[in-house]
Amino acid sequence: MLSKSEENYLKAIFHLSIKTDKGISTNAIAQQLDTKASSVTDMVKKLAEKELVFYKKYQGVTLTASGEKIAANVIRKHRLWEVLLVEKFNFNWDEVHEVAEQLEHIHSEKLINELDAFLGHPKHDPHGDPIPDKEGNINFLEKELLSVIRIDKKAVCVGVKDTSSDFLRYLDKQGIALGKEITVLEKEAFDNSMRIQIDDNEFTISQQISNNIYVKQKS
Amino acid sequence: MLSKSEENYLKAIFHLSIKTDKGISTNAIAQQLDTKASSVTDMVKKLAEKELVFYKKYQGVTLTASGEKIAANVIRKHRLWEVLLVEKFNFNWDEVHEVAEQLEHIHSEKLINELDAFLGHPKHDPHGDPIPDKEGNINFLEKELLSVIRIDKKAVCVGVKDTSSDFLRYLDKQGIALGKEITVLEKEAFDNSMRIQIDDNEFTISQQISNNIYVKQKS
DNA sequence: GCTTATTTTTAGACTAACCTAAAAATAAAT
DNA sequence: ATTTATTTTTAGGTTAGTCTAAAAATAAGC
Repeated sequence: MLSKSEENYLKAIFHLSIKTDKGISTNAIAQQLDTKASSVTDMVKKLAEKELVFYKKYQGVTLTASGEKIAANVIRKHRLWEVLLVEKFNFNWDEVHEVAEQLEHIHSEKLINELDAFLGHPKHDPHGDPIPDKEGNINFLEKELLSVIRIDKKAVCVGVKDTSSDFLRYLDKQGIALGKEITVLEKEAFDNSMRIQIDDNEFTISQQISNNIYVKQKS
Repeated sequence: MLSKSEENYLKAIFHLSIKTDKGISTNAIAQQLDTKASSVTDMVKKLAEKELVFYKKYQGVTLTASGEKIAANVIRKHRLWEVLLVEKFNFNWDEVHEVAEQLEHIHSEKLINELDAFLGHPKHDPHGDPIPDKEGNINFLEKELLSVIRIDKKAVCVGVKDTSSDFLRYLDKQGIALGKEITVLEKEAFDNSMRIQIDDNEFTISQQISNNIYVKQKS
């Protein structure tokens, strides 16, 4: 059974691997986990011994099949717990992360299967991110940033890029949430701000905002 | 914030303190936690530094007020999680312990308050043991062993002494569960076995069994 | 009350996971 | 292509929690 620390390393490598096919650098992992590069080197060697990552000195690391499966499973647990916290335990979507970071390391297959069933086999967590299945398969859905949507088009909010408390609370205040339909009314070429409509409210958001909201355009 | 290990020591001392007013011996703690006496001495010194236990060399330890509160809170979390596992997640009462041992160390006050509310503020865990309140107060209810109940008296099952899987599975098989009414029909002086009735079934149990079932006699 | 047995503590060592500082390898720049 | 900057690794050290083995204190036996 892997330690909390080992699981966190695999998870970090998994997340960093989504955006690239190259090996993940020691520094990138260190930054992700808020630790030092030398610590990463140590741990990566240990994970390589256990055949959870491929590692050649100075060349970065990639996950093996079994490493990837374990990482996906940790993420599965994290996201299922997030759903429980938000849907049953009255957590706001900016409060869940810290607790889910702890809960994701609970070891019990029965527990996670029952949790999944209890929640009705959800497909996405409260931030719109896909929940991997038992085998570790994960559905990266096609999504776009709100900032690229054209005027007069409608789109549904499916996720967020920034997950900071400040940002999530801003969204709550504005009535922006997963599943909400957003209509793009106007775009200002000067600063790339846009005027949008949600429910019956119209208001303006900066590019900072529209660059951090994922949507799926309505066909 | 205390480590998992520190919390486990406090919990062990709490449990051992229930049966006695004297200081808890190093060996007793070592046995409870399946570790060595020398490890206990080290940890007890650390807990004494933090003023969570009173400790004088060779004299055993007792919990301070704050140590007791923390211990009760860990037990509160353990038992609330057990209720969730049994009532919502289809765990049998012999399957919960291992997972609850992990869950009891999750740190989040909001989480445990919400869990408590979600479960309807239960007073007892699935084994009939009382759940401490937020302040760490715990209700030791007056209960007796089934073995001391007189012939023709009725009693309600309120807990178990032995919590081994073997025993709990035996109880399930016989239809003995919390809240069930048990009538004592006969007692055999030779081996102290007793004939009892539950629902409409009559059967005989050995003293081994009746010595491990807690009941509250019906007035 | 003295000897023996048991319990508890000390001393020293181990592992996992981290750290700092220096050395080595790779990448960038002129 | 050689120098400079950056990244990565090594070497050695720290802390928490554990261990074994020996020493010290307490308890038990007669």
